[in-house]
Amino acid sequence: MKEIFSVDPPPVPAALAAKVRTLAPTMTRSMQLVAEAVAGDPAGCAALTVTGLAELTGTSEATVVRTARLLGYPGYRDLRLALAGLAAQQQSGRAPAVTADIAVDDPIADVVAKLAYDEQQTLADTAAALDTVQLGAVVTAAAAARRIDIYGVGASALVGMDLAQKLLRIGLIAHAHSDPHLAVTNAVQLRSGDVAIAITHSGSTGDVIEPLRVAFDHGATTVAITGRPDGPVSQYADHVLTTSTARESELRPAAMSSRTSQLLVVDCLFIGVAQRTYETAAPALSASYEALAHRHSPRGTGR
Amino acid sequence: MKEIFSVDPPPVPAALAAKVRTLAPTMTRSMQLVAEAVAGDPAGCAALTVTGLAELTGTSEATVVRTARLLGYPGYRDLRLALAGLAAQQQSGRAPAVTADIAVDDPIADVVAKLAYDEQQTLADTAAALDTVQLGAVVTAAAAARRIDIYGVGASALVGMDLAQKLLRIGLIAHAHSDPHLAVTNAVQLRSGDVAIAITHSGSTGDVIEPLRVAFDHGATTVAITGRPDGPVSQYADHVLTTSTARESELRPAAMSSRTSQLLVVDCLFIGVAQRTYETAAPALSASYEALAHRHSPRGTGR
DNA sequence: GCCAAATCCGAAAATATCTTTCAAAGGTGA
DNA sequence: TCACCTTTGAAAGATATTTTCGGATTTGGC
Repeated sequence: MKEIFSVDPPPVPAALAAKVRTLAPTMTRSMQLVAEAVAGDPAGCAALTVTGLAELTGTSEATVVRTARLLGYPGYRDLRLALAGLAAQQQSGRAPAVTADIAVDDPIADVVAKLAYDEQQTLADTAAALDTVQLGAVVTAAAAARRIDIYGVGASALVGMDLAQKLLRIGLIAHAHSDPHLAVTNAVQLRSGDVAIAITHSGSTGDVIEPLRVAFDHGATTVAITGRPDGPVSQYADHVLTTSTARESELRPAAMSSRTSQLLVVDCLFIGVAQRTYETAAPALSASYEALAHRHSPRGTGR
Repeated sequence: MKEIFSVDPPPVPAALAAKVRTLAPTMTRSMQLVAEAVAGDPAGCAALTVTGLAELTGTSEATVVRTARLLGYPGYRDLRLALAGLAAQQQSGRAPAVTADIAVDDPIADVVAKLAYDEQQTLADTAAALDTVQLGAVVTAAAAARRIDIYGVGASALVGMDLAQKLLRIGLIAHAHSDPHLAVTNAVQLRSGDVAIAITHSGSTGDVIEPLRVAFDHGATTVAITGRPDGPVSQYADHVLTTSTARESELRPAAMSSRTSQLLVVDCLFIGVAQRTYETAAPALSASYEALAHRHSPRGTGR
């Protein structure tokens, strides 16, 4: 009973590339070799048997099977099927070329195109990898919560604020904390039925883990939104929502794509909650629209 | 050496349904059963083993293999791979169809798909519509600015903060103001060579226009990031960067897609500035990475 | 209508592929 | 340096696929 760590139910083909990136850091050297081969040439690998892939990567059958397991499939056979699916998809999808990294001397138009493409990719990966069962559970908990506390520092703080802003608009009691001390102070107030959400890309940001731990200890329903579902933060999380990890470059810090991914998750969460609480959410939304109307110049529609 | 009659070289997955129809008349009764099952539910059949498919169709393994051969594959294994590919294709082919609005009773998985799709659309629209000449001018001004002030309230405030955070990290003096009074107070300090950026989706948010006007009057280079380039805010803007306006629905407030669009613009701006100031930006970036390292738990790779 | 020849079909053997086990190699901290 | 834990691959074990082969069914001729 040693190798049962991946319990994710849906090994969707599209999510594979994203999953490889997410899990790569936790893999052992030989497993990374296999994962790379698989992510790099899905079509080619789909044509190989376990033995073939083991030889290609210079590893053993056992390692190949282990990698398949880690990626969320019951065995190599299923990974192979997913690979075939992925290959067929990108065959028909034919990615629009601009996959290169952003360089220092790229003209501004290229920057725009590459950045937009990368973020689109990040969105697709995130959506494909998102565990909707977990998300559903979080939505249920949040919709019924007495109050919702959100922890995030740095770039993640903004995501937290965004979520808090939106939840407030539909009548829920939500607060985002970016000050670790205040976060802990507030976490102490939480109890069963409340929800605490920690947002951290690295999964190991102490300033965010600490308040989540306190909330967890006080019986609140805890949620981690992280790019490292195996990181320390998950220890204290009843539910883990995984954001995708895109390759980063010198000019494109990880914070950028992780933010995109986090925002999508947070938006989904928000919409889910809004659905559940539609009776109260809808009037609250229109009320806040009206309240803001007068802050815009009368000629709101422009010329 | 009895059953080699099919010599077609490429058993392309997409052509499978057609092939089944073409060959159906030449097939024997049991083979037709198998072929039908395969053509009718590729995804389902891809999940079955030879034995499983044989049972499902009430035939034998041998027949299944024979059918696979007839369809042009070396054996059942390969048919199965093709089936998985086909399933993935029609799966992804169906995805772009989720253009419908998000409804109150949409299952959570649909919400995720629709939202991700919409945001991808927004990104593509924004990138296509973005005026790179204007953007280039803004980049030039920002890279050389003595200081950069950013105005935004509500959801746009977060975008402003995001930009300020990032610019600070590469050594520029940037401040985001969401308090209108403080914003105006600070705008008074600006002078020629400084840059003021107003972010407003509606283009008519008084609280943001006012500080921009002050900055404009004091000779600063002013920029408007707005979804309404013809709105009042542009009056006081030397450069206007247009964000895209996606349709919104009751459950999906405009703030959501405008935020995505604004973030892309702001990211492009950031990268542009980072390119121009690469000499100082690169060391500043790595310095901030290192400074943060100790805030993460040492056991980064988790359990 | 009856028989023989050809064809079709599935059970089970043979083979290939995948999975598990186990012990050795390699690394890590005391 | 040693003991312990992790990682790894060889080989045994389990499944899945392919082939074989004889019985069942159909077809065509008389």
